[in-house]
Amino acid sequence: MEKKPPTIKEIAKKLNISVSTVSRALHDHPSIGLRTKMQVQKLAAEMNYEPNQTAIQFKQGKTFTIGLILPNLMEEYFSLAINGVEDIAFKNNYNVLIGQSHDDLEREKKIVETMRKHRVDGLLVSISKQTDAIEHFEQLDKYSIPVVFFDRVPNVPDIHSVWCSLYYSTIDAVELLLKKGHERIAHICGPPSLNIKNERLEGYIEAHKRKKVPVNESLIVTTDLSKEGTEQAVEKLLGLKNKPTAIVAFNETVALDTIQYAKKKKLKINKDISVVSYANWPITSHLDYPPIASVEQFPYEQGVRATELLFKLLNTKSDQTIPYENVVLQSELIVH
Amino acid sequence: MEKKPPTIKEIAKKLNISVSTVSRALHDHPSIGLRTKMQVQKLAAEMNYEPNQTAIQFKQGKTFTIGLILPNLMEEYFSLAINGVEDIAFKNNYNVLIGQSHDDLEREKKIVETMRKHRVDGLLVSISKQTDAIEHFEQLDKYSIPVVFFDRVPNVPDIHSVWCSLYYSTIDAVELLLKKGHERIAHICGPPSLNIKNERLEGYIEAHKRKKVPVNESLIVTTDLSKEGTEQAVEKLLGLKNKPTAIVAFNETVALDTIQYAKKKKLKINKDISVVSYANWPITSHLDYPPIASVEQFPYEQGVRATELLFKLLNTKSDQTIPYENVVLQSELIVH
DNA sequence: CTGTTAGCGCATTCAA
DNA sequence: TTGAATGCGCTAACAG
Repeated sequence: MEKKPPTIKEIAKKLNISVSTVSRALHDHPSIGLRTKMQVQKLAAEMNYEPNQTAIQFKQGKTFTIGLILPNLMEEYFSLAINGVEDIAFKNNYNVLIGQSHDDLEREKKIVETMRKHRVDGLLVSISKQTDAIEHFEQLDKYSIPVVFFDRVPNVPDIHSVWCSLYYSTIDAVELLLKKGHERIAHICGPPSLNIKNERLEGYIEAHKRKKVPVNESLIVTTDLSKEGTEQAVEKLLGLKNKPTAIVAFNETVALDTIQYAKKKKLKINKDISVVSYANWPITSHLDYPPIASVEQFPYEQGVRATELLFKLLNTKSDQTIPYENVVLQSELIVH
Repeated sequence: MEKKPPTIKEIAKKLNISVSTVSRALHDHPSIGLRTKMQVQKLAAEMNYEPNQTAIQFKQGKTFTIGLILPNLMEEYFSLAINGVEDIAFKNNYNVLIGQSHDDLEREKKIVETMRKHRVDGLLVSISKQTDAIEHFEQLDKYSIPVVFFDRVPNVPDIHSVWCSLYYSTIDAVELLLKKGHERIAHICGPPSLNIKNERLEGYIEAHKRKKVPVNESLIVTTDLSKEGTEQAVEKLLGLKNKPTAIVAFNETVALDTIQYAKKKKLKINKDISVVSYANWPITSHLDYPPIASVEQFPYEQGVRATELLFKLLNTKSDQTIPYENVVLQSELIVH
């Protein structure tokens, strides 16, 4: 009924040769007679032989599995990144173990533990909102498990990372708005933990500088990313004597919440107020008043680059030191 | 530099006892002296001993990993289902290997192969649009890998499955529309491959029957789920002499495409035409004209139930036969 | 209560 | 070119 899968031992017995010969034949080892090799491979195929991965993993001390830790899968951004990761992993005959931190630090730590225990060969991480220290990742060094951070990268030295710079396209975005005649452009920042490198704000300021438009501090507000937080931020902006006519929102969710709230306050979107956002969700095409432009961050590409970097680390002899590598992609402004 | 993790052997040596005693002590085996047990556990803790999973997997012939094959991660529906799966798997100290078929049959087959080779203990599957035969899954029986289908379940006997019935809530939906005074209610069906059990249509018809409203065949159209396909379907409806005043759309995407197209054709949503859809995306709250009601299918719950069923199968001795189990949840109509 | 031993499937070193 | 022997870390059957 439930027949056990064939092993090299059985092949060896049927052919009256030794297991090592079978093993070598199966691996195209140079020092094997063509005849025997053919014989072995033929029989192996007939018997539907398949190497027992668990045995190999055990023997080699490797699992051919990489861990991928993400805040969540719900954000389209991360779903796309996964595809990039999977594609590269697949090419290298690796599996991907996925864990969601749900932006919870404790959960993130737990996932790291689980993955370590399961002996993943390497780790790709986009950190949670709460993650302000990375000891739980540094610890992996002791186990020789390389870590590559991507997208949401911790602000510490001596790590491998891949991320997408928002600086230039934020400049593009603000310049676009200025060119369209907007004189008071607001910016809704995210929470400090995700803003260590506040490229959005830097770009926002730089664009003003370039166009010689003074930056009005009261037009810069903050949200914790919750709907309420965003509404309060927008509230603040709309309460100003000189209301802004455009808003650069931290991300797509904030942009949508902003638009929704502005509408509730009887503002005409794209007339009284325009919105620019980050990321670039397909769903926006179904909105009556989508953001007028979005900053594309190329999640798939980031996933690919991060995974490639990880494999580079995996394929490096452990006695070599590898310089920390930090790949920075450039985002792009998409005008809708 | 890179110290190898400690093993039970080392613990044994340090304590001058045998490895089996250590093994048993670590497992709280009843026949171990309290003294030795304490000693062992203390030292193990000090040495940061951690069992080598790969060794255990090898020895036990189990990987403590289940495979989860989905059409994609982009649909919120599946992301939520994953959470249910993960939660249960986590509780059982299992890992989850995720694969996306991208609704491509060949890719689905490939994923099944990869997962089998990696010796997953069991498989959870929501089949691709293209999947019209399930030999590649039945084949797993030979390897004693149980399979539980969920949500998108193939229409064949002798499988384990968990899905959510849409029949009654479709009746609710149509009755709601009828009660609101709609006399011509259209239904946009999905492609035949996903419609083997066409519960939506059955519910649609039953509701008409109950309310003694004749079913008008020309109000029943079909889309292949592409935007174009949906537009053609809507086109057909809008070209009728007696246009419908309400549409029951196959799913959320179809609903959104329908709404978009209707707007383009200058129809006032919720006035000239109302839309009901399946699934229940959070994003709809950002739409100016969301569907007036949606059928909730409880993806998280489905994930949980499917995984629980799988563990039931995994925990059954292989010499027992288990009757095929088919869990049917009931969807619910959410009126917005 | 504890120790001895065998073996899971494979790659690999050493010997022939 | 091939075979014999070893060991990866752990569990469990068997023996004391």
